[in-house]
Amino acid sequence: MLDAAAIFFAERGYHATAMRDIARVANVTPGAVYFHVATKHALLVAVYQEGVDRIIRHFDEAIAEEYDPVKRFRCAIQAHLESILDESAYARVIVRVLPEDVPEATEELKRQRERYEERFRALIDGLHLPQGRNPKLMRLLLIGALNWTPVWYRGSIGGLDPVVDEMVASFGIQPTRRTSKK
Amino acid sequence: MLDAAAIFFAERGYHATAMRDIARVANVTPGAVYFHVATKHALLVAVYQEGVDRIIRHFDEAIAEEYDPVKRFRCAIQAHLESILDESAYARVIVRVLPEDVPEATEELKRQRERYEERFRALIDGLHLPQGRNPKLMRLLLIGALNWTPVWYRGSIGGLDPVVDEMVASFGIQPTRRTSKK
DNA sequence: AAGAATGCTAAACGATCGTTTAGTTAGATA
DNA sequence: TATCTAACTAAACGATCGTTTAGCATTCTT
Repeated sequence: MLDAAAIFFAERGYHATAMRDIARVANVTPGAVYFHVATKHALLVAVYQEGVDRIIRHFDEAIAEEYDPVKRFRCAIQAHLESILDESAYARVIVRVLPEDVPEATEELKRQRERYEERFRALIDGLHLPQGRNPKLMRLLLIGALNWTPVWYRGSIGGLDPVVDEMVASFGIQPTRRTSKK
Repeated sequence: MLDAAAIFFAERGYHATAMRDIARVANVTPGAVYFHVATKHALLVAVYQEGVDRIIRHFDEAIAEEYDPVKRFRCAIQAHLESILDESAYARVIVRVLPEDVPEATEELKRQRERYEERFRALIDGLHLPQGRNPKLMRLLLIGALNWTPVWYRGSIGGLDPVVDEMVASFGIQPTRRTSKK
């Protein structure tokens, strides 16, 4: 039932999804849904939480075996893209449904989001940026570029690798080759 | 009346906006709205079109007097951010409401969007990227980073300039000379 | 075996949605 | 002045929304 909710929230967004839609796909009656959750936005929070849990798990596993900050950076980007483009709908809900979309749950959704984005903060603090770069802004721009991918990515360009490459080429530190310190 | 619609669509999104909301803010009756537009999604299309017109106008004016590709790049980024963060609600609708949100208008909305993003294609073709960079992917990532800013930008960090700087530092070509900014 | 708790169905609640309809007003036109 | 038209109001339409209620079946507890 959470699965059905995740799919609809991820695909159509919060307001375009009816409780009846979710119930129908889950093969139950609308009333049955309300036996498990109190309100629609509580259902969203449950899905959101599961989504953050999953994307965090995937993120942590991806960088667990890497100790070079630059490689960790790359792995994290790849893991994030896998989560929101390939994997289950849960992670995509986090990107699709903005906290402000649901006033009754805004604060809770922000808190959940923060739980994950905190990881990016630590990751970026790990790499030492060229001077003049602002780590906070860079993080926000990176997350933006990442989270916008569901808008255009259709899976047919040759997999995720080219996207990861371009992402690293833009935001990552220039590979040691060819860049002399100015 | 278009103004009221733009504000609501930009602020709450399409599905969370009721025709009655728009009518009330425009100081008319719901019926009056339907004297001017046939359906809700036709109203959105009208707002979208006006939004694209405005952001294109602002974009073109910003780069009109610049001939150096790198400076044009910077001006364009700044103009885009001004449009969706500072200026009227029309441009923000383009970023907030995705074509897929409104199945009845998806194709038309995509067409309008394309009308603007085409400008970015030309702009990026203007700069010659380091080899290994993919202009199409870079454009998509840049637009993502740009269009995600309304999610986090709250206007108090010190204006748009630091954001523009960071955006250029990530996506722009590295300036050949020593960084002599300010 | 008896009762309580669990997970559900069938049906409905009032509210709100996008939209329509019939009638009214104000200004331009003849 | 009489007529026409553009722009609106007041009121309602059916549909759908989130949610509630009453009751039925199954399982667990004692």
